[in-house]
Amino acid sequence: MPWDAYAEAMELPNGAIADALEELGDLYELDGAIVHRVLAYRTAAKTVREATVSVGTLAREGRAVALKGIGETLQEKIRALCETGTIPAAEKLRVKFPSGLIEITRLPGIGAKRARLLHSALGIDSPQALREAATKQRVRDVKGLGAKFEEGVLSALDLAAANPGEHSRARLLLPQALELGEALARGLSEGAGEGARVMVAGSARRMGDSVKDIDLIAVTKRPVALAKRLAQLAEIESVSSASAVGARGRAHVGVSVDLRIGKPHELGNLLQHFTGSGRHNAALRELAVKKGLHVSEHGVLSDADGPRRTRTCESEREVYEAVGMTYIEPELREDRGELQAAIDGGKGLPKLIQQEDIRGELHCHTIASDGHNTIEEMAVAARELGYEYVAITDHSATHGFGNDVSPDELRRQIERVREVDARMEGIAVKAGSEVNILPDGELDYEDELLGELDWVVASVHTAFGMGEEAMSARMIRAIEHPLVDAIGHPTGRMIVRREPYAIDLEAVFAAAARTGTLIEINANPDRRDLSDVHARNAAKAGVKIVIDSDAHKVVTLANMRWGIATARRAWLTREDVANTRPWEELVGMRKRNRAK
DNA sequence: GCCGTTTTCGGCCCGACTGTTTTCAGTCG
Repeated sequence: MPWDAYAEAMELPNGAIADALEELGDLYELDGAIVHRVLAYRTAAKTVREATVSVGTLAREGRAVALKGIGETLQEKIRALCETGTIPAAEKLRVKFPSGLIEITRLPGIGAKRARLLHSALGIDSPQALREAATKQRVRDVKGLGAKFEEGVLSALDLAAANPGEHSRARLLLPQALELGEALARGLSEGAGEGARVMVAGSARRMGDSVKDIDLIAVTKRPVALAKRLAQLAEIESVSSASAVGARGRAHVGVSVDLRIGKPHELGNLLQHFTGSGRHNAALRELAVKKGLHVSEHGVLSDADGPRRTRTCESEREVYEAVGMTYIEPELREDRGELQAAIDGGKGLPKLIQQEDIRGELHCHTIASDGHNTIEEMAVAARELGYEYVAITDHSATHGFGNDVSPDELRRQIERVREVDARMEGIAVKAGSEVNILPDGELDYEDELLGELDWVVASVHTAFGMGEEAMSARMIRAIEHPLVDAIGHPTGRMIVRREPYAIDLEAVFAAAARTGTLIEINANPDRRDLSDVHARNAAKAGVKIVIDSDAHKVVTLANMRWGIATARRAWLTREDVANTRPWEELVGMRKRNRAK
């Protein structure tokens, strides 16, 4: 394909549009725009980043205004960006504010106002220029700034220089974040006295993919002693402040730790506030204001009662009920429609899937490929988790990482599975495979062999960079294969480490819904693929989901937990997930049986 | 710039901390 045609066929990625909107928001902020306008750009950027369809295409068709936070103005700007590669307003502002100035606003303690002040007073236009001015002690002479600020600037610059690439700032995957948070909570609880409680809040409690800060809340009658204890914990590197209301520090793994302390009767308010998300809380407060209520970490204030009558809540449920809502599970608190759903008796809220709903594991590996345990060991472990069935799905012939399983080897593996199944009590062991989807969409076993299997997962493991159109066609071809039961880790992303490959998920979901092919939430905490947002869209499109651990040894069968977390964040119920069903019912859902 | 069971115009959350101030602005979560 000639480049022009190629470029025309490709739409600007949502991530690039979101970056451009964020930059424009930053520029407007430097230009002194009111905060709400700046916020509008940031909200829109987040919406675009989370969108599962091409926002560029939507904007061209005039449908982007249906997205939350995007109106006519932003739609027009997105359209200009897609068609010309730039937004005129951004071009104009870039002349006024060099990109180095935006970099400066990333430093802690410096926002748009101070950056603009430094720019106008001292002509500072980059971190380098800022360092020079601060070193020469010229910053302290600017009206409104001082010596302390100047020192802070230098140490912030040093810190940024010591950790090049601000994006590499430590983020913990959820399991490590929860482990750290729970260890800290235990450490703080010990000896904290009767009635004291310490809990993990923040994005770790919401079970997000990764976590930037550990948020802890505590209620106790001896707050100062508890705050001081933070510095003594083995996981803590340093503590910058500690008082009766909380403490802040840094863990050795490089994430900051924020502890807030309150009184036992306000536990609900504290926990609700510090669980967030920030956007959920902001939206909650906005809705509350319309009813004359003011929500904060200290309680709920009513205009009717006057300013001195703050109502405190011991439980989060009371907080939500105080503003006329039903309780909202932490996993849903992302301002993705949960607040509206919680009004009106909570009829719009889903009954979220739970770990206990899962009846079987449908994707795991053994020593036949790159796993560490035998069929029997995996089956025993699955039975101990309370499962009714487990499908052994080793990699296929061309995998290339572990031991490839040749067709003859797969036939022997099927026999071994049958043999284990025959003597195993309490769990059904099924013969399966995780078959490669080759670049052309073909599978690497013959249909005749695939037909002997009880369960077929098809996954992409190679040629990630082939482009959206080809990758989508490749995936859809596998989805249309009559013997493919499920698609494994559909986007190939690795949280923090690797972006998903380019793929038209809308088309993929439509094909899966049409053919009755299941789509996986891979529960490996590195993957969690589909993501929460994608899984929700898949279910909305009528796709049935399967949650798999992709375990390579017995202990990682427990990774199912992280897949459940993603499913809950995706608003999924037991009905949305296929492996909440007994094996017989699950088999009836497979397309090879549906077709008959 | 967005948005509407109070509005198509005029609203648009809440509080802590810090440093610079003589009562507050800026930043952060």
